[in-house]
Formats: sequence, C-alpha cells, structure tokens
Amino acid sequence: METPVFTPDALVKRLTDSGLRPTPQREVVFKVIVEKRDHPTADELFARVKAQMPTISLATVYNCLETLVQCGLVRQVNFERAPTRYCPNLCQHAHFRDEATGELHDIDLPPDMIARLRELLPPGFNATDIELSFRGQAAPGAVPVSHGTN
Amino acid sequence: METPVFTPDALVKRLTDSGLRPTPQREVVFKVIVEKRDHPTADELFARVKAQMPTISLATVYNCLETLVQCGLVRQVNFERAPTRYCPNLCQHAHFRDEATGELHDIDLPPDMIARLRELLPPGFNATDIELSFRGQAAPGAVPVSHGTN
DNA sequence: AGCTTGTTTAGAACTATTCTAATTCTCACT
DNA sequence: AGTGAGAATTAGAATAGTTCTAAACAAGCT
Ligand SMILES: [Mn+2]
Ligand SMILES: [Mn+2]
Ligand SMILES: [Zn+2]
Ligand SMILES: [Zn+2]
Repeated sequence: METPVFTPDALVKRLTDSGLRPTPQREVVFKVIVEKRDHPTADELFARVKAQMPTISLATVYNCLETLVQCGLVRQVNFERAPTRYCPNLCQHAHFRDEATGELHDIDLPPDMIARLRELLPPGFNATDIELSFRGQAAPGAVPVSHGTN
Repeated sequence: METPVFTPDALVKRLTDSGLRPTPQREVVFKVIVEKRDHPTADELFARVKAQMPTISLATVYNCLETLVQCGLVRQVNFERAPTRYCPNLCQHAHFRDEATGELHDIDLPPDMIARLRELLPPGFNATDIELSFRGQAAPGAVPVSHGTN
C-alpha cells in the first residue's frame, strides 16, 4: 500500500487550480492537520496553529478549513452534535468513536463493502456520499488502522 | 413483516417501568411523533404539539424527547450540524438525506449487513452502535421503504 | 502610485440546545 | 379525600460552536 503524502506544493497546486490563493495561513493549517493524523476540532487546530503563527485568528482557521474541505484535502466528521472534527485521511474510511475518550479512530472500508452498501438503496435513490460510523469501546492497546497516508 | 404499533398504553408501561411518570406532555409528544412517521426537528414537533396543547413549552418538548430517547421509543438522528431530528422507526435502519429537500428517508438495513459491517472492526474494537447514512438525490416518486411501523 | 480582488481579523451575531429556578403536578401514603 | 415529597413543566437566561460583518491587509496589474 503506497503512501501518497501531500507535499506543500500539492496544496499550492490544488488551491491555484481552484482559483484560490496559497496563503501562509492556509499552508500552516494544512501542515498542522496533516502532520498529526488525528481528528482535531477547530479549537484544537487553532491552538496548534497559534504555536507557529501566533497572530492567526479562529475565524481564519475556520475559513482555511472550509477551503481545504472544498478542495477535497480534508474531510469533515461529525458525531452527534459534538464539535466538528477534521480528518486528513482521504482514503474512504469509517470512523469509530471511543465512548471513553471521545477520540475517533479510522476504520478501513474496502470498496466492495461500499458497493454492497450502495445496493441497499431502492431504485430512485442516488447517493453521492456514504457515511459509516461506529460507537463503542476500544481496548486501550488496539491498533487503529492501515493508516495509508492518503 | 408484522407491525407492532405502540399503543398509548405501551408508552405508559415503558415510562413507569423506568420509574418515570406518564404525563400528558409526554403522551402528546409521543403521539404526535408516531402518527406522522417522518423525521421532525424539535421545533417542528413543538409546532405540531402546540396545536393540541397550546400551553406546552419548547423546553418541555426537548425534555420529553430526551425521555423518549432514553426509553428507547424514539431515535435521534443527526446529519452534519443540522438540527437534530427524531425518528419513531425502531427497526434498525439507515438514513438517506435528499440534498434537494433536506428530508430524511428510512433505508432498510438487513441484519446480515449489520453483521458484515461489524466485521470491519479490528480486534479490540467493540461497537455498541452502528450508524449508516447516505446523502444524495432521490427521484421524486421514489417509494421510501418497507415502513415497518415498529 | 492607484485599482481590483481575495483574504484575514476581531468581535458581534446567530441558533440549537441546555440550564436555572420558580411553579405546578403526580402519586404513594395516610 | 387530603398531604407531602419528589418529579416534571415552564419561561427565560445562558451556553457554545460556528458564521457573519465590516474594516484592514496583501498581491497582482496597469
Ligand atoms: Mn472545540
Ligand atoms: Mn429546528
Ligand atoms: Zn478519519
Ligand atoms: Zn428513521
């Protein structure tokens, strides 16, 4: 399983291709979300980013995240009404939320399973997006997932 | 497929079994959510319930819904950060959100598929809950689902 | 330099939901 | 039937994540 890491240059290309500008803020937000592959909230990202760019504002973090989501470089993940989390893993995958810690874990979701899920839909229903999420307990030492870095 | 409809008596039993009181507010909220089997928000339910009990408050609707969810008589359904919706269909099922209208449709989710989904979890992950949701377009005339009335 | 357009920023606004504290109700027990 | 204790309801305030606003800033172009 290869590991197509996003270089900073790839970000610049994706942005300019969409008619958007590669600003320092967008670059640092992207760098910070990619380098620690968890599922931080906007607040958590704000804190991490401020360490490198103390003048950035929370509004900008939200703006950058929205841009990154639109460019398809980051996924938004919601669990009930908890604060939105952001996921840099672009492979199709499901999420498992550990009830004890609140943390999200990536769960591999093979293409054939996605196909089977799609078959659940009656004729006339056309899904552009499928979301699968688990909630429960994870044994402390349980290894997360294949961890393909996109 | 039989159709186990919840009578008002069943609600009373479920409540008293849990040490809760069967109040007129709880009964009317339950009646209103069951009689039109869609996926209303708290606001929408509040409007419907007020027609029958003009003095009820929104806080009470929220309180009653929380109670009904705890008793397992109603499911909570979230889509991204949109207002929580409430679902009276207790059979295991997935949801399809029509992007055009914002409406939710129930999608049958057979037990064997649930079992297969569970197999996606690596050892050490124990799911108490699985949630599957689709987003896309539904052809106007598409028939919703098996519609087992619980 | 001036213009244009996109971006950032601080803070206000928004909104679904929860909390508070006072009142009312329910029901088991006389 | 009447009381009392605890449960539930209510109006309105508070909360909190997110979005909006409007002013300042940046970069490219003429
Ligand atoms: Mn947060
Ligand atoms: Mn609503
Ligand atoms: Zn993820
Ligand atoms: Zn449903």
